[in-house]
Amino acid sequence: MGRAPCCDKANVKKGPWSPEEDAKLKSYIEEHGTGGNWIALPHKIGLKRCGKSCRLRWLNYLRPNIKHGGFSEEEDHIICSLYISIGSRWSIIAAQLPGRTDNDIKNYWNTRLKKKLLGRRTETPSGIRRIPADFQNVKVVGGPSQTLSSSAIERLQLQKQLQGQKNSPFSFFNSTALWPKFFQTLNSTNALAITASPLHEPQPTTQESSSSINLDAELHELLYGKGSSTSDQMEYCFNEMKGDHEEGMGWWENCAFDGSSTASLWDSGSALRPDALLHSCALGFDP
DNA sequence: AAGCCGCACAACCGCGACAGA
DNA sequence: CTCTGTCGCGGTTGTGCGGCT
Repeated sequence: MGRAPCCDKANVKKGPWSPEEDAKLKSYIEEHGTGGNWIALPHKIGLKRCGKSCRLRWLNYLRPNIKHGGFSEEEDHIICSLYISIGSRWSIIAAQLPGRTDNDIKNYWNTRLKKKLLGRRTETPSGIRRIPADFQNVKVVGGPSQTLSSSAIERLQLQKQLQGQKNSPFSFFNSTALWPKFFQTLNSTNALAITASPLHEPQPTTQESSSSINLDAELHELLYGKGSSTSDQMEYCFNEMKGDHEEGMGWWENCAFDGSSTASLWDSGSALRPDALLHSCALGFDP
């Protein structure tokens, strides 16, 4: 038995929204709010639409202060940096870009930004360490045979590529002198290893994600050499920031994010890693 | 002018998480 | 504890448009 549909598929309209439908939805929500129930909302206002469709339409197009297109260079950097750090968590990335929606960013990334950045690979200056060709067949020690996800490979490629570019906004990661003081209190070698571990996943909750930790550790070693695993330092770094470390928090609060974005980063703290935090911090850091 | 193709964007779908009964 | 309904997310598909042949 499959999942019950969220609405009567036969009686809902699909496809593009008409201006009349938009107007109906917009005026109702502006006046009454969503009422905390999207499924019931279309019935209330006489729209033959699925509640989920209404929610999407409101969030992506009708709510106030939505920006479309025209992504700035700075936004590109933010998207790219966060993508490297946390992958395709579009809602978290969107939370750092006021006025942008996860759908917009996802589309922008998939259709343009990815090509723009990864398309540069052929222009990568010589001497930059390339991703080994056999990454796709990396085996997990003591775990099931497993390959890297295409997203992980993509992130790895981006990370290595951008780290090597002179005057890249990401050259930040190669110079500990440019880091916030808080991070400089860590041993610089260890701290560098923290930033250089783009694929380290959050605490595992299942056997499967436990395997991905092993996989990432091995990958990390492959890229950065033996003994560079710094899970202890990562944990220290994360706990320090979490634990209201005076200097770290002080800096954090002064970074370029507004209050709500900062809160949203902390709210999702369990999903973010120290390296992700550092990447994110870098975005607001102006040396 | 017509057909084809690729791109960009809007919208849909299915699933996991979560809250409340 | 289980079930049910809803939300939110990320992946995928559909569609329109412009450029090219």
